[in-house]
Amino acid sequence: MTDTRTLTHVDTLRLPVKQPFHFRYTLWKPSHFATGLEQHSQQRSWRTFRVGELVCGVVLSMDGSDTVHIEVYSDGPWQQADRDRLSARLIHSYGLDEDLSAFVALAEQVPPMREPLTALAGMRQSCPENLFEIAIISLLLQNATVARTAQMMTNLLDHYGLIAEFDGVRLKAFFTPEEIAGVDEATFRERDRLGYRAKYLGRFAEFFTMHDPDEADHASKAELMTEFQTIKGVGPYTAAIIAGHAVRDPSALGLDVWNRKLLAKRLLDADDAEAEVVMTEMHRLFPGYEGLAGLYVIEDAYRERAVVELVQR
DNA sequence: ATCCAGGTTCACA
DNA sequence: TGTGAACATGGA
Repeated sequence: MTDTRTLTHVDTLRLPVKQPFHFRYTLWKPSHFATGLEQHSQQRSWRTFRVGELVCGVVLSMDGSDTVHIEVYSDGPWQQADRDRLSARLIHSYGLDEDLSAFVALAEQVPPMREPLTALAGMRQSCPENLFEIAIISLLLQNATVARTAQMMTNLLDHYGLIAEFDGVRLKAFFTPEEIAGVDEATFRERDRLGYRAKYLGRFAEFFTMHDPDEADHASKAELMTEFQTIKGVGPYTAAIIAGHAVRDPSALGLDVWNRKLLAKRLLDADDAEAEVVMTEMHRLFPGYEGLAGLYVIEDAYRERAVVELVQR
């Protein structure tokens, strides 16, 4: 059924990180739902990536306190260009070279942030997904429970993605825009149970076939948000997820009913509040870092009860 | 059964 | 510019 690739060891990378760096909470987010694309233990993380034509599997761990050690597995010939591309992707995905000090200085002034800042010190945004992949995930999150989002995600990955085996783990890997370009709306609807979202997936594939999803360089963040929202199915929320996660704009915050309630509780001492009220408060407290601040609040809320627990090993 | 999920589009004031 | 319905599906 699903294409299974056995990956072989092709490289070892050592990437420096800017301090402070919290390895565990950067690569593994307690609030993230299960996708099968990654796995984490206390000391190690496994994850798949599509790098050009290749399927990659990586095993990440810390080498001392300021170097991330990465064993790389692949299903084909590995060239210097692939090494460079994967290195850049990893540094970007986990913000290894980012400086958090300005955000921390700001957040330290906000009492409800004290606990998250202490518990998660050195945590960065994580987004191993590229623009296309994160766009799909946020599309599936729209107006659906997480259980249903996970179900749709499973369907898509099982039907169009593949399985990668490496270092004793078996993980799913994403499909590329080209790989779903020929799938019609009815198939997404009936076979993958996407409901009304079925009509948007083709638009996404089309857009990212024209715009390389690994290319996150754009003139301005505002321009990018506007450009993404020209894709049918991408509204303010999805565009903000893309900007905040894949483009790593620390000010981008996509409010949904889930984080809106969480932020209202933590920052306004209310069970819920109008989106505009929450957003205004985020702007007031964390100008320029609304999204990153939201991330700290959310992950802290899930710290004691992670959606996907760590595995042994 | 009815409501509503980690929203967006489209029609119509 | 601003509101309200419709959109698929499945669990509570």
